[in-house]
Amino acid sequence: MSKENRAGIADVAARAGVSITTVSHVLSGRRPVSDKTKAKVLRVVQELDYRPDPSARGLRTGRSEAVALVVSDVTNPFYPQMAAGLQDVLQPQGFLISICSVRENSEDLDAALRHLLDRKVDGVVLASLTAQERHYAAITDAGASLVRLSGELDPRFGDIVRADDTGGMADAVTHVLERGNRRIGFVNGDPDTAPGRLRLAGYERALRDFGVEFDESLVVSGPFTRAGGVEGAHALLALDPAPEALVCANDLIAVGALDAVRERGLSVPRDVAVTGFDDIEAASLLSPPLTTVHNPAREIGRTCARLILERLSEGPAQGAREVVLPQKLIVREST
Amino acid sequence: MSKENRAGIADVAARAGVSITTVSHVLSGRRPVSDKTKAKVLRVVQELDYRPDPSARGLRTGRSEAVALVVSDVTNPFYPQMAAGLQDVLQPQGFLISICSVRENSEDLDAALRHLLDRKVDGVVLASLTAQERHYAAITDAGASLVRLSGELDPRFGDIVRADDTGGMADAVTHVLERGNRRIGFVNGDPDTAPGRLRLAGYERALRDFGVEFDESLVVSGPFTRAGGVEGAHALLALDPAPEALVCANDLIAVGALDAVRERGLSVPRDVAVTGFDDIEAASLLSPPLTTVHNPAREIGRTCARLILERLSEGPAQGAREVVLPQKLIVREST
DNA sequence: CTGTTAGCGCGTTCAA
DNA sequence: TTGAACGCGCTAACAG
Repeated sequence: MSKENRAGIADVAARAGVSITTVSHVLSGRRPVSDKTKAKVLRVVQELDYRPDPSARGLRTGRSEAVALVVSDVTNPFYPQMAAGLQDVLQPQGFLISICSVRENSEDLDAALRHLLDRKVDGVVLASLTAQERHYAAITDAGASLVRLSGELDPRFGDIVRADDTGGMADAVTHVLERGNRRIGFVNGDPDTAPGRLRLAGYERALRDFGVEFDESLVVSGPFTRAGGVEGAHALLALDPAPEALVCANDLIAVGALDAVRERGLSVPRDVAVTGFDDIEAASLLSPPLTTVHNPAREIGRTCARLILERLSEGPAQGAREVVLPQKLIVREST
Repeated sequence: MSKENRAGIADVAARAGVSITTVSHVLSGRRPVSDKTKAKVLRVVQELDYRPDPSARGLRTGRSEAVALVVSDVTNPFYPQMAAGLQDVLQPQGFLISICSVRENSEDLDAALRHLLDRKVDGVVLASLTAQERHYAAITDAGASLVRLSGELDPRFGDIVRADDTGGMADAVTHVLERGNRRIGFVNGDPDTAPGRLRLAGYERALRDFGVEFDESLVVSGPFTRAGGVEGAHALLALDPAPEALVCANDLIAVGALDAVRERGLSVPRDVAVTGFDDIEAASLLSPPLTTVHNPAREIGRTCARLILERLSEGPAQGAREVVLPQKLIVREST
């Protein structure tokens, strides 16, 4: 039984010959302490391996040095990547990161937020798609910093961090144009979703900037799935003349496009170039490895963390900020 | 400013006309309370939307209703899957799950565990490969439950949960045998690692059980990578007669094997069958979709959670348990 | 079956 | 520049 009771602030004070108050202030720096006693206290803190009890501190301060990441599905590889970014920044500062996966319905989210806010998390990164205003309000009302990954900017409801879907897609299309292709098909996902809309906009913008005229018949839509990609690609490849490249709205669609190209006995990239979007793990494992646009999930996580830290130190007085991070084109062998 | 102060236990007591103690015991059930007062208290709890403050409770009890998952790389898709399993079981019980990613060096792990134990986590699921005995001891000494994913069972150091690598590989080999193949190559990863050893054992066992004699020349080793798979597969396919199937020690190796088969102008599965192990996301996206063995990560997570809950309620008196979960063969189109 | 009381370990007034 | 003393909100002896 190694039951050696952990040292408390009182032990430190006694051993250093000062009051509890002084120890507290040495550690928090919230009031001047003479260099001499400060040194002595710090030495004793070392000797006793003293660390303040987070529960006791939380009880007094209402803070917890913890940040929560609320997602709709931990299993989506985007989120762990974000979590890694949060850790990069927050772990060294002594913050704890809790990941909270919530089914996409608002009662679950209500419950999860209650739990988290009861525990006095200092910040919440909200990646749940079904979040409502009342959820935002619950978080900020509880005094926690909020960062969202989508939605409208509102000074009451924290900051927003997101990636530049339009710009990323424009880069992909530009790349394909620079490879000499002009007749470029676009296999979109659901055009009523934000990614569908923004990525299509990127496609159009790149064509315009390159002086290539937009041809409506080269754009097809479907679900963001492999099957959607197969169908969309077949439709475009049946055109006469067939497109020289298929730009896909996500990697799953691109996988399907690859299937379709193969089914027609054509070769990638010789006969037709294919690009994806997202850079899922599989992208580099396909044959040929897929040229795609990498969603900077980790960098998004880091940015969220920094915004939270800023709010924590500057107080809640400032307005809302929106940070848009560039997507990065990854050129592999499918173009 | 919706600053309405949260209701405390005292408010509940006052409104219900009982003592604070009684409220506490109604909620904890740790001593009998008359049905009448119990009902009244519960009603007031509802009305005031009272929830005990976790910090205050933690300060008193030394517990936190939180469990930590310590991993070496959040980004490895196995861990989020495990985390989801933990959530499945722990979230409904009101537990918070913290994921903690630690670089594979022991000082980082020391620091992370200190933080977690300071916060009085009730349990730790330790998936870090470099954990030492002193880390196990730190956890159990702090009174937290420990579950590990590998290593030797030791009554002092909590329970172990893992998947049956040997059985899973035996299933894969048996499946290939049942398809009529007899000359089966095995592309292993590093045979000095636990997976390398256990999976090779599964290969040998399946052959033996099927009455096929083991042929050493059909086994090659290399790294657990795509490149390793390319090289190993080429070596085996150069044999005369060539193997009818390539069983690979993980999916990355299988991707490489697929490359090699293609490079030789052969077709999968017509000329040669290929299997993987792990069932990474990419497995189903390859062409052909890969037959592989699914690591029951989520079920592992659930099991860890259950073991922790059991220890929490039964006290630390019991001995250590080891739970081995079956791997599941996923038959796709590469066989 | 119920209430009174004493801390848990810290941060923070207030006083010196 | 320093201390003494109070209380954050709760649980667990210890009475009754």
